[in-house]
Amino acid sequence: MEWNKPPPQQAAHPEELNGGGGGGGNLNVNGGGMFVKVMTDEQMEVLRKQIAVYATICEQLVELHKSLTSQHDLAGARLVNLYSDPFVTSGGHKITGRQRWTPTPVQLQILERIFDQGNGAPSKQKIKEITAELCQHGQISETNVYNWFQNRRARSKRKQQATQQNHAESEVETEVESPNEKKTKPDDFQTPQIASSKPEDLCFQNPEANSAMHSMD
Amino acid sequence: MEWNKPPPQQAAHPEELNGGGGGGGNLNVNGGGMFVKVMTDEQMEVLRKQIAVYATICEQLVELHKSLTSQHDLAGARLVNLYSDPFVTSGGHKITGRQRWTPTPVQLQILERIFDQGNGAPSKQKIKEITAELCQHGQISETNVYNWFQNRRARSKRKQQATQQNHAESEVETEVESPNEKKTKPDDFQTPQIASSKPEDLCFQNPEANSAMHSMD
DNA sequence: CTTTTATGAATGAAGG
DNA sequence: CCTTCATTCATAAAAG
Repeated sequence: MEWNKPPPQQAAHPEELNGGGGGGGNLNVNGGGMFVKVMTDEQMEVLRKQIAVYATICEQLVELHKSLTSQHDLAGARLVNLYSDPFVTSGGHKITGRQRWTPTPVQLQILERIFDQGNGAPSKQKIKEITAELCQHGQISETNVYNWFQNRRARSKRKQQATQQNHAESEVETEVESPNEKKTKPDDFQTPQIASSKPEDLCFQNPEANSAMHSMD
Repeated sequence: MEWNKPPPQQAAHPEELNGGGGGGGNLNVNGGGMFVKVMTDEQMEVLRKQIAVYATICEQLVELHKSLTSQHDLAGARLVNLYSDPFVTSGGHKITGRQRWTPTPVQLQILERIFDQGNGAPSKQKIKEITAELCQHGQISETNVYNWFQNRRARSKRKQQATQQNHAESEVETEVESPNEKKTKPDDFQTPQIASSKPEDLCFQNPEANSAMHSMD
């Protein structure tokens, strides 16, 4: 989840904006003097996830149903009716849209340059500075910068590893982990397939549905 | 559906943003030239309906399933397979064992609930209990639980910091000292069934959500 | 428009 | 507790 919320960084009139950026549904006044409710990114995210709960449950139930009724397509038809809600079906493929920061060419150039200067692992303070500079070329947050370097480092590294595939074969390439593993790794996971064995694993927050699930046990 | 996309300020053409379904969202520009997301009453109503749709679908599917499984006992097994196999369900890539634990939706939900109950820093004993409970819903170890709380706490904190970072860069570095105001709850548009009381009371995110929505087209 | 790729972001785990 | 890393997820952009 995003601990990164593009904050109103260059607000010319902060007092008019989402108060404090602290999140929370607010009543704001826009330019026209009209009152509107404002939804913060956090709220959006929470909502998205809550909806995702239902989406997940629905998908699993639908899949289950498909497998159960592969002979007769009755269930399919019934499901279609259920999904006739205009909001769901009217061209909206995505319930929620998450937007992500996309660096402008200028920003990217600057970032690349800094990255090439070698100083890996920019400190907090360094990130602040960089962010401040990049901010002049488009909206950006410190988190964006942090992530960028994080990804850049990781992918640079990975690419390098992939490059040296020449002589790696002869080395001790044991697929399994060394027997005397030091790290207290969680007790070795069993086969991925194993797991819970009860239908009520379907997670419902809806009391009614929940009881329904239980009776399915 | 997509409400107003936030600030793709590098190429934002507001007229292309409001693509979404039933909504009548606004992309407002205030005096400072900043974009804010707003939600109208109409949108809220639509959202409420959408969530309600899921609740209904789930209930009906559950009922459907119930009646079907009363005749076919093997259905229960299938449900388990469908649901509890996070490895297969996420995109259908390699079935080869994964190294890192991935909480199932149920587990996550439980964890979140416990986390929200406030008692930070679960004791060793507490972790044991939690692990025991979560074990009923999928493979897990105490280390996993411990790490989860560790990460959850740290990231919650960081997120809060990022959120309240609403000062322009021209300001002197004043250490954050504002009252730790809890994020306020969005106006209660959430359906009672799945409502959570706080934004950070997040449910779970599931990669299947998208495909679920897709398959329902 | 559909598929593929590139990459921003999320997160479990390790280290200090 | 904090930061860092590795891996994975999701999506904007590019390719077909």
